[in-house]
Amino acid sequence: MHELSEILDKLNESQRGAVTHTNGPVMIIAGPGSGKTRVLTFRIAYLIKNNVDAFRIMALTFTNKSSAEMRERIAHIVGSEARNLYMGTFHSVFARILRAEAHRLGYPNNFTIYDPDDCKSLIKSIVKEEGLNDKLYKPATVFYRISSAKNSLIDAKMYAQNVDLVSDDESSGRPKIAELYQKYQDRCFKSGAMDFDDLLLKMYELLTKFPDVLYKLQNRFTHLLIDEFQDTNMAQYKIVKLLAAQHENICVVGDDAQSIYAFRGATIENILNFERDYPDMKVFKLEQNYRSTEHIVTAANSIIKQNKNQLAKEIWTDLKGGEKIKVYKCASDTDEARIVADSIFDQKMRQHLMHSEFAILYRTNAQSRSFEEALRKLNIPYKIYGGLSFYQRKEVKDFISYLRVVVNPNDEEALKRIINYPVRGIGNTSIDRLIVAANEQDKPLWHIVEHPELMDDTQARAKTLIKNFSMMIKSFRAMLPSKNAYEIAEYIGKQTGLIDDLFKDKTVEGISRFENIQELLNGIKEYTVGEQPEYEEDEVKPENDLAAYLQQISLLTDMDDSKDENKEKVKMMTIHAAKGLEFASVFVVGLEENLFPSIMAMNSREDLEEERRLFYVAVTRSKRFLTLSYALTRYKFGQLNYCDQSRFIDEIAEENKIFYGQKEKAKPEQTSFFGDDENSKWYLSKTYQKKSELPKSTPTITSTPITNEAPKNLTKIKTAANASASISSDLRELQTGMKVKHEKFNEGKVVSVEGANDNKIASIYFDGVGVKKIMLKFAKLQILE
DNA sequence: GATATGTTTTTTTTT
DNA sequence: AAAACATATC
Repeated sequence: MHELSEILDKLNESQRGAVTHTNGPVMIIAGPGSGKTRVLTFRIAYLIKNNVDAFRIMALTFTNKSSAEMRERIAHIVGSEARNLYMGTFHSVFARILRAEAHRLGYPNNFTIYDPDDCKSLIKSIVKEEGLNDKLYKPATVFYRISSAKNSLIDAKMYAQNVDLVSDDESSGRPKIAELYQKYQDRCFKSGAMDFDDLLLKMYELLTKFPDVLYKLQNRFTHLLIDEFQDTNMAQYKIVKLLAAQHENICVVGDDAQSIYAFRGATIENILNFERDYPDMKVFKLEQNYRSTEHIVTAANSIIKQNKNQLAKEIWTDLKGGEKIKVYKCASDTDEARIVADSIFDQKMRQHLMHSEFAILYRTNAQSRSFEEALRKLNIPYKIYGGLSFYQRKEVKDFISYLRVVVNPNDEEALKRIINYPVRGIGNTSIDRLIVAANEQDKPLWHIVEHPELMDDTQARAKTLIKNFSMMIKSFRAMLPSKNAYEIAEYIGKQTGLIDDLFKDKTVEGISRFENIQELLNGIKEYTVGEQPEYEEDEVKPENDLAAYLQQISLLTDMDDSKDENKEKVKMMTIHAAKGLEFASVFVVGLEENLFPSIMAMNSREDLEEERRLFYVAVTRSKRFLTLSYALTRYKFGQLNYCDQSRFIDEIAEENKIFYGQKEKAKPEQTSFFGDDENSKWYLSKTYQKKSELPKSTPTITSTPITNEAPKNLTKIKTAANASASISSDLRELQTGMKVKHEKFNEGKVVSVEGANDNKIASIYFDGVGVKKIMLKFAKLQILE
């Protein structure tokens, strides 16, 4: 345990002020790498050490991961008291409060949380039931409208009365959205379900409709802290303001330059609102960057300077010198991936970095695929974050749906998923009839499933099957009072035959599905034996830990994965997901006009500035090495597109960057494909690549930086020569695990063999040398055993 | 009602 | 290029 004075000595002046000024409203403007997390953790520890009860501190963060991390660091200073902190994401903290108070709003205490897939599926069925054009009323579009409204605290009734919103919908040809919103909300209510946005909207409703609840919470939480304040939306701000009204010990931490969630309703206006609402607030600016070297910090400043809308702030660093930013021009998306993978391989060796110190950051999730392939070819371990989380995989979600129905049988979306999974003869026709009956009688779907006799014109056979299904669910529900989450889940898996079915499937995907369910069950088991959250006397404890488990996992994202097996891997994620993280070496890829900045953001200055802030966030993730790359051609929807270099590259000063490849902007359309100018070689190299699966390894990329000289490119290596060479007959049989002798590296063991025919490449481990990639057609290799 | 086959759409970012 | 979706066939 550390002493406070010792801690405070390690802080700079503004950091210290931000930690110790604990009375009244405080705004901390924290540039990237300025020790923000440190300040937040120390501030909370400082409060606890000054006799503030941890139960009375609410700290709201953006991700579960950052709150878990902070809690751990606080525990390191103050000990076990830290576990009593009310700390987590807005959504998880509010879900916990709502669970205790849900009955006041007419929701069950064990309400379900619908994920966006559930929401869209529900919208889809409502659109269908209403007989509306599903090309016009796309689930994603309708959902977005509803979600945006909720984030501005506009409920269905207010929406219908809001002239602006309704006329927007009319002019886009979707006049029925207000109606759909109401129907959607009713259906969620009947299902005992809230979506993510409801966790905010209903929380606000709770506080404004029930003064006693507000009073209780206001008095309880004497200190509030909000992280990533620039990414909060209006609903979040209003709730926080209500909660803080009694004591006004509210501390917000943020950086307007890193605001990247406006598309989700976040608004920098909250920073202005805060200044207006708390005129006596104290501001601390953290501008010293402890993370990145000089070139990176200088580049970041010159990027953000291009934005008109920003608070004046300049970050600076003591870490002088360092490497310049590398910019790679690549022939195609696959080339880009290969060059990045090669660079990682090379940089890891030269700079003695670990795989975990590398990150590949991109604008869209779809870009991950090519990097995945390239890294796999070089045997570089990687982990992709984002995309769909473990709990969203089909087989996992199907299984979880059983658990959801057991806890809350009114959960319509979960019920629809499992009613005929595994196949039990309740087909689409029956399901549609069930839904119609439920709507006609204004009852939850489950009510009809329980009493299929309430349906007319349905075959007796179907009714029997439905009855059997409901009996089975009831038998599972009967276990709730006496069995724990794991026992119930295991029993369901066996009883439904789900586990047997998956076990029998011996295809590659089938095995992975089986493993996923095993992993899910392990996770549930871990949860039941693990540390349970503490409950205050006035909180409602869940009837069964299964309900608490479901609520927890429904708010987990792929970012929250903390498995040890992922500790030693190259990380790949969108820039949005990288917020708050740092890496020794960062690759920002796909820097092309219409991709980054996104084509969707080209319409307004505001959107473009948000893209630029995103670029600022990307650049400032890097501690020492920053590499930018772009491709001249890229496949989109399976179609080849020509791309231009992103304007963002030009916003970094020449003295901070080094180009690899041609410096001038390329205009591919003007260059003959078969011409012999330098440009065409990029395409040629790509053509060769495709035709014969030519070598992936590029020798020592870092060797010759190209500045203004005649461009030499990195991929025009070994083309013609390669075509003719062939592998000696005994080497064709080379297998993983064989021992070989190399004329230079001596004895080694084959780690893997890749490629086909004459283009095989072996990764071989040589003692004292490490793993080398060797092309068999050129290598003088001798097989020993 | 379940399965095989052809057609259309998708990509911005996420708690 | 892949997934979701719609239609035809058993």
